[in-house]
Amino acid sequence: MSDLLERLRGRGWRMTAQRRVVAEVLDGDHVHLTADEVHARAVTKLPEISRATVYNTLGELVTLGEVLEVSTDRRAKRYDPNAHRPHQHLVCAQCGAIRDVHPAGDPLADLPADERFGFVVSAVEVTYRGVCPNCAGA
Amino acid sequence: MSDLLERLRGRGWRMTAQRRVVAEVLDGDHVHLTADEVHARAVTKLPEISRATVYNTLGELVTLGEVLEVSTDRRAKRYDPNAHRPHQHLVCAQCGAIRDVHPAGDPLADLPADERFGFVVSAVEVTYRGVCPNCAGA
DNA sequence: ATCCTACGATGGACTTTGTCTAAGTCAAGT
DNA sequence: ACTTGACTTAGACAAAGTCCATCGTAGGAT
Repeated sequence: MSDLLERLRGRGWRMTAQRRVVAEVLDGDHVHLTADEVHARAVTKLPEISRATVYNTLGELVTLGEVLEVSTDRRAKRYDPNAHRPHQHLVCAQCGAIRDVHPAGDPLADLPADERFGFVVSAVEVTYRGVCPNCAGA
Repeated sequence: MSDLLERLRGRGWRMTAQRRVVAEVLDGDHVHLTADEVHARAVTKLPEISRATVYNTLGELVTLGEVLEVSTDRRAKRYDPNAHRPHQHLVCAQCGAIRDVHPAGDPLADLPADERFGFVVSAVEVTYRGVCPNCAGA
């Protein structure tokens, strides 16, 4: 993750304790935290960090393309640091667990020209829904 | 849409002026209104209808499978009366316009078994994003 | 090493979207 | 027409997020 910090500094990002902490919290695989969860974890490392700063920083990371915003449920947006390998999400309908998955094929190609209504289509989001092994066992 | 009202009455739905108005507002193709928009239109036909009733009625229609809930942006949920023909959505990134589309292929089949992590996968949501002809022209 | 200053952080008010509740109203069966 | 339980209402409440005026500080300039 220090590569991330290096890259950001290279782009003229001003480095602050708050931004460093937010970046640290987002480190790892299969991380899909809400803004409030990011804030809660950041507070343990830097007690005076404010919610507004967490929101601002997450927004900047999204703009810079370093973090993806995903909304798998209709509650809070979640932030996914796995922005450099295209992937989709698999969500448990019961507990809300999220896994990154990599389907075969290109879903963009599945939309025929006569179903595009003149739109320039540039992206597609796919969310698979089901029940995870934990919840199915219970 | 009066078929809808008939069907609901057949299922033991108590018919009220409020429910009738909500069902009327949702009539049509390519209708994707937010709850507040439904309320705003309902008020023009029945001034004393309350927001809570609109939310309740929309929720019931969703439970009954007569209306779909879609969240194409991260703001309000939208309600789609086109619940009987499976379809996906194409969204303009600029103006938010939404079209129903019918892609070829089955996106569920694109998720190989070894990417399912033991989940029982039962549904998939696909949202295409792009720029509509109106916004592209501007 | 110290100073400057523009960029970043803060917290609290505010907005949007949605849920809940207690009390009143009414559709539909008898 | 009466009764009853389902439906509706207004408003309080909650969660998620944005905005703004003010304060603080990172990092270049001296």
